[in-house]
Amino acid sequence: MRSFDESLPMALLNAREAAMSYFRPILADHDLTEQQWRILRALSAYDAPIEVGDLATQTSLLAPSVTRILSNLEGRNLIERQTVEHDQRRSAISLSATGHELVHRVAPQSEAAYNTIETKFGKNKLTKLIAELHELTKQLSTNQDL
Amino acid sequence: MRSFDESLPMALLNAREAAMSYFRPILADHDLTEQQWRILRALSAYDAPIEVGDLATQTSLLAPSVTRILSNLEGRNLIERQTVEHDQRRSAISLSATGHELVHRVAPQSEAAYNTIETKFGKNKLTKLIAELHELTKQLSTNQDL
DNA sequence: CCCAGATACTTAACATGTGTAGTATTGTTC
DNA sequence: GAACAATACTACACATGTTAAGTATCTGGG
Repeated sequence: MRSFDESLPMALLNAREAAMSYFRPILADHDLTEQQWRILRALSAYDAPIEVGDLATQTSLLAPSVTRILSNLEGRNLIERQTVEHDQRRSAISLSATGHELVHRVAPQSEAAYNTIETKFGKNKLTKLIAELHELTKQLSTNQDL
Repeated sequence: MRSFDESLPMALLNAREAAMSYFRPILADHDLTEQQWRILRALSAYDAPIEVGDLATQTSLLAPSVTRILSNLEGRNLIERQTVEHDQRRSAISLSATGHELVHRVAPQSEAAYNTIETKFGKNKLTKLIAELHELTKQLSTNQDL
C-alpha cells in the first residue's frame, strides 16, 4: 500500500498543524479556540449580520458546531443575534462592541504570526502554494458525491 | 486584515476536507473513523509492535486521543497490547489477525480513491504539491516554540 | 385554507482534539 | 539507596467533528 507519511491527507494535516502552531498560542492568550476565532473573523470581515447557515459555509464548520460555538460566544457577549424579518426560522449574527474590540486586539498578533510564516517559507512560494491548494480543492469538489 | 478565505490555514483546511471526502465514505462502510484508520495504517506499515508514544508521533495524534482510540480498537479485537520488557511503563501495540484482515479489505478501496484524486488533479502536480507541503512543514517546524 | 414537503436551525449521542493533571515506573544525583 | 526529576501513559474537562433526529417555520399544490 501507498506509503503512509507521503499521502496527501497526511501531508495536508501535518502542514496545517505546523501552521496552526503559530496561531494557537495567540488565540489561547485570548481564551479563543481556532473555531471561535474563525467565526469572529468571518463576522468581522462582513460587518453586517450573517445567517447561521452562511456562517457555517464561510468558516467550513458544520451547522451543529456553529450552533454550539455561537451559544458560547453569546454567553461571553461577543456576538448578538436577531431574527430575520419575513422568516422566523433564520437568525442573523453580528459582532457586539466587545466582539469588535477583541478582534482588534487579536488581529495584529495574528498578522505578525502570518508574516513570520511568510518569511520562513518565502512569500512568493507561499502565494503559489495557496493557489495550488485552491485549485486542488476546486478540482476535488466537482461532482464526486452525486 | 488579511482576507479570510485566502489564508494558509483555511486553504489547507479546505483542501484536506475536499480530499477526505473521497475517503470518509469508504471508512464509514467499515465503521472506522479517520483517526482509527490512521492508527491501523501505521500499525500495518510496521508489522511490528509500536509503543503508544511512537504511534502518536507517526499518526499526528495526541497521546490522550491515542489512548482512547486504542481502547476502542482493543474492544473490537483489532489490536493487541503487550507490555515492554525492562520498562513497565510502556506498552507495545500490534495488529491482531482480525485487524490485519480489516486493513486488507479497506486498502484496495482506499487506493482506488487515491487514484481518482491523482487523475483529477494530475499525478505530476500532486507529487509536486505534496513535496511543497513537506517543505512547508519542515520550515515551520524549526525551533519556533523555544 | 390545509397539508405534505422543504428549509433553517437545534438537540442529542458518540468520537476526537486539546490542555492539564494525575499515576506509575524509570533514571539520576548526592 | 533515598529523594528527586524525567518519562510513558492515562484520566479528566471542555470544545468540536460527525451523523441522525427533532422542532419550528416557510412554501407550494390541492
